[in-house]
Amino acid sequence: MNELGTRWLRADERDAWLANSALMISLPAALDARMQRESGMTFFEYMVLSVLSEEPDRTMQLSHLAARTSSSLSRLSHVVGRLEKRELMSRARIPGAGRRTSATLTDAGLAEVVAAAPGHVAAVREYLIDRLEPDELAVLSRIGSAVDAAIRAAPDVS
Amino acid sequence: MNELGTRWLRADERDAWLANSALMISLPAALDARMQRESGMTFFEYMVLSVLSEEPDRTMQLSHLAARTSSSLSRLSHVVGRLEKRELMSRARIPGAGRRTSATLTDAGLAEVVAAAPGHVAAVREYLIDRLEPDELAVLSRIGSAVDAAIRAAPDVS
DNA sequence: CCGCCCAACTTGATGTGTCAACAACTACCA
DNA sequence: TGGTAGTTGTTGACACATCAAGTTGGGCGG
Repeated sequence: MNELGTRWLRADERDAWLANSALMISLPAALDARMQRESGMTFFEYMVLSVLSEEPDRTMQLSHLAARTSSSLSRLSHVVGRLEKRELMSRARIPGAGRRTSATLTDAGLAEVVAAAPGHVAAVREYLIDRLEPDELAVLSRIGSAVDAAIRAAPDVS
Repeated sequence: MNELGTRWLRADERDAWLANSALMISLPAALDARMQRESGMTFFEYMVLSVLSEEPDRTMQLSHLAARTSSSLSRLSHVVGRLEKRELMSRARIPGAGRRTSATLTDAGLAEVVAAAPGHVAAVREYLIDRLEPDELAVLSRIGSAVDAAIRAAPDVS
């Protein structure tokens, strides 16, 4: 009954899968803990604010923001609600465009992202980027795209 | 104010980081959703049961199980509590060994893992393994180890 | 043999994510 | 014009994770 959980994977595949767990499980946890500790903000919250900060007018429609951060609209709505309460961003209905709503980063929000960015980038470097050879970086990009495509291809199978 | 969130990363580094988000965010979400749908069990629950099923006596000390599944003891304790209620596993104090407790997989638990395994492995193949060239598999393993080492090296900085 | 400390869990409060239902609009078509 | 379907967001209930505190048992120094 040995090797049940991964019985159908070859040894090298199994290794890759186990290694991938580090990326899937430990890395997000480590980043989240560190962001929380250093900046009082979730990794996901940082992503949201950061994406907004990259827009020329610090504004983006909610559904687009959801796509950019790989989150459901529902999750985003909850998070934006909280961030709004903290006055880091604000929402506004876009007139004459159905239920479309835009989110914009406030000055306070921008300040927070700016303050949090260096620590975030440092963590990303320390845990991932700086540990990789240039060719490994390239492969990682390829893998990411492949996985993304795979998931997008089969989101729901009755 | 462009590129704020990733301003300190080069273009190729930024690509790798964005691609990595697919692994970090979309992959776990996809796997979790699928496991839940197909087997009525969390990805993490599956890992716990699966690790136990690989032990000769289907038994392991809680702290070791926590290490194997990269989880905190607290998280594991909660989860084991739930799994115990579902009669998929059971706990027993190890006598004369401090507070040490062992968890063992019940027959019902084993049956569930066995039933869930094919779907799990299929998903892992479909979303990740089968999308990768052999050399990419190898690189992924390397990356995983590197990241793991990096995180282990700096878990807490005052 | 007593007291302190550490290791191995457990517990409860709080926050966050997810899912399913609902609500608000627009657009299209008869 | 009125109905119906499709987008886009919001909400509430529930499940789960996390964190900080508490508990329990052993070891060890004095």
